[in-house]
Amino acid sequence: MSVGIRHDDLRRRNRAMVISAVRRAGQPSRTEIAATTGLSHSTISAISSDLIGEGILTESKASETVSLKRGRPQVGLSLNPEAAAVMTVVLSLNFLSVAVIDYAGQVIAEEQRRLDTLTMPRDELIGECLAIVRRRFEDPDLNVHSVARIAMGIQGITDSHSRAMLWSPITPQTDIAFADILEDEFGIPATMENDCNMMAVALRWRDPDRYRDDFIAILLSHGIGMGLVLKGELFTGTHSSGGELGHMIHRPGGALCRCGRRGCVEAYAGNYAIWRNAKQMGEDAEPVADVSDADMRALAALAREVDGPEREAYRKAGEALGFGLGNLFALIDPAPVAMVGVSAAAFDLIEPALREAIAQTAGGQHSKSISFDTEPNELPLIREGCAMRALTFVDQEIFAPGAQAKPGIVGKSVA
Amino acid sequence: MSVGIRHDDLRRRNRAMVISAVRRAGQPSRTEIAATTGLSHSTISAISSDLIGEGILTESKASETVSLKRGRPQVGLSLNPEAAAVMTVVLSLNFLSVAVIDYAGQVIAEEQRRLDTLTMPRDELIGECLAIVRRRFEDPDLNVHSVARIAMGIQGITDSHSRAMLWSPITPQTDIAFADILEDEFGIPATMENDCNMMAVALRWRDPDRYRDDFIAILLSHGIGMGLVLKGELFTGTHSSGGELGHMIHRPGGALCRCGRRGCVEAYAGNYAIWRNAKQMGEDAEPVADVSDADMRALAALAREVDGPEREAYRKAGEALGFGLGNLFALIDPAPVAMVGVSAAAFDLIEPALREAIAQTAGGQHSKSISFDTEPNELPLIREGCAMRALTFVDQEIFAPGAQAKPGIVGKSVA
DNA sequence: AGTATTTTTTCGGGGCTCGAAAAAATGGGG
DNA sequence: CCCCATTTTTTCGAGCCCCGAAAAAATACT
Repeated sequence: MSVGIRHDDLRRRNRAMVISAVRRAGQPSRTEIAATTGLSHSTISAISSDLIGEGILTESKASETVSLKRGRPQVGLSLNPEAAAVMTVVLSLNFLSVAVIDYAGQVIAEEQRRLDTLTMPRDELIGECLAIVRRRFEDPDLNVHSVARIAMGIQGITDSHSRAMLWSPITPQTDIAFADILEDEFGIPATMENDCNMMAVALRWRDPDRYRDDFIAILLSHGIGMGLVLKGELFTGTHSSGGELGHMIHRPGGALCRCGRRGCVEAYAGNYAIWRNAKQMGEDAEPVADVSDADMRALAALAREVDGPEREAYRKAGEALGFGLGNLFALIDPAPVAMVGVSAAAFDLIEPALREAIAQTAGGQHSKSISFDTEPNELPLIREGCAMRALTFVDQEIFAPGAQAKPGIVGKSVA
Repeated sequence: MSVGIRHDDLRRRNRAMVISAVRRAGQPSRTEIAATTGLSHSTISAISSDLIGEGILTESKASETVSLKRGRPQVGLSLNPEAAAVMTVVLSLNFLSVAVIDYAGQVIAEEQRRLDTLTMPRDELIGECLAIVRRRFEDPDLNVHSVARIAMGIQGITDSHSRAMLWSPITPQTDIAFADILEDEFGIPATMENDCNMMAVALRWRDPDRYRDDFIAILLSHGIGMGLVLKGELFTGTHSSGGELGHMIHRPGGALCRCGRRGCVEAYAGNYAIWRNAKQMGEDAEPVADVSDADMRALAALAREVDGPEREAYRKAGEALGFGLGNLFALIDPAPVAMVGVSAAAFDLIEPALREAIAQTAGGQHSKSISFDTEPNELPLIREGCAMRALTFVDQEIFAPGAQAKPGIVGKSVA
């Protein structure tokens, strides 16, 4: 209950809801929209008529498949792909990619590029990001004016308002306000999103049955990241993107973590930690800079074959993840988990110790019912998440604009 | 964006907001309400006229103090104490209390009672709760029909819908649907709330400057509990009340906890754990049933005097709490903390080790800026929280009723 | 071709909020 | 003591928005 509902907000919200219903359902008829939104047929008729007139929706002589029903056939409504476009920029270790996506969600252009993020100076890193975006704008096939939003995703910690990267493992640079930089350069609203949060957003669109209101996406890669959806909303910290599962302390004073602290979950379960344990280098050994995906796959294969230090390394990773998850479950209760990233492909080596550890925690009372799913490739998820994030912004802020909900003075009611 | 906004909802929401503004401000004029809610003067005039007509608000020839301004004097609006009443029931270890509170928030009747919760059979425990409530209803001074809501608070885990106690340290009984039991018996809507959540609600009303959108209330008592407010809303788990800071694992395989597991924060920081360490009983010693508050105060006094095992026990408690809080901060970022309960009075003994531990965690980057406040007495807070909870329900559901927001089919937008 | 069925649009009614103007209530000054 | 300036509150007409019912449209079935 932040602030009074003005009369104009009403139409704005209902417009946004119709758009959202279409984006979700794909090609719903007006009647279907009325059913899912709870609004009357007349209202849906009026709003969709407006939206079609504005070029946001199109009538798509739908359901050619279904002609077996009597009565006037339904007219499917769909998003007009040309209504707008958005751009996604994903920056990860030594890798930068950009994509242009139409309003209906189809990729219409993309470019990928290798670069040495770890050693690049600040200006060069920013420059590369701007350059790759600029090249898209110079593409004669692309209608520049149609790009309505840029969503950038990065491995690392961002601020809770999606404006800046605060810290990232892919570069020694800190506090780069990418969102502002992109906005200043191109004059288009932009956001800076955390990679794991975007994974969660994408999973929700991909499989809304499994990933609905409460679930967890965990990135098992060089580091350990997490995206959390609780009560249907993306969870962020009070200042940062939050959800740093990888840096919860598993063993006080324990193994040396990449972050400089000791005993973090990541110091047992990150690729570098699994590598370090498999090579029996000791817990104080400086984390290696990067272990290739191929090396990790070879390690996993070896661990499956022989019961040696490699298998033990995965066991320790599972234990650390299990206690970390168990501590998380103590706070939020158990929820479905998606394991993403190269080590998710080795989840068979991780799972036994993980479940054993969870069973020793408060969240483990129903440990057998906690379900895990795996997805080895994180980059497509991150891009999809950024795309949906940007498109949803266009849906809500551009195509359903209105008196902005000012920060409430009354404040939400907590009692 | 759960479901379409019907036209009738509009007035309902704005009514609720006016009531909320009055409850918050105490005696605001119509003009003030218009300012805080952002609604127009005409709308506020119409709504408050309705509310006065219905006996919910009263005009209170306000501000007799301020007659120095020119112009028509403001008329203060205040809650009509007789508009309704609510009842709070607080069940804690060996102690049961009930209070009747008028619509303006004043206590108009109360009763307290000692009882042996640990050994009582299920029916007797329920019976005592019903009996103490029934006696309030038989009070000839009380207008029975005015009681519109009962909020019961209990030490222990409740379900996320505030219907049942799932588990509690004060009784071996589990899964008692107190909310349903009270509703069935008295025909009045009831909820079953977690004690620490109610502490958080009360703190927010007591000191909204310090405890606004993000803060943590920690109960340091026989066990360790937590109430969490994030982004202005009470945080609960997906199934239970959640927030079990006390049962996050501090040291895998460590000290024996009351819950039967090993290494929980509580197994180092609960009263019984401090006692056990102070008496050098070993970490495997069975947790004692109850340590009196007087014993704990004596222990703290001794620890302040001599650098012996007592002081070390508090140090260990601080360390466990510090790592627990640090892990929490890794997820949500730092936030102001209120320490409540008998051991909050010994926070001077706990704080150094706590800060040292936090500094070793991801959340500890700004550990010096994390502020702690202490409040030794939890029971008044729990009762106040229950009262506000119940009153807010009356504000929103009874005095601003309307088409219930059905569970949305469309679902909230996460992207 | 006519009828049944289903979807979509149209139309009138009722509510709600808003802005502007009027009314109400008080202090200050001549 | 009266009148004006000032501030708060109410009144009133206009403009939107949503809803329900009925009409219109579009197709399958007979």
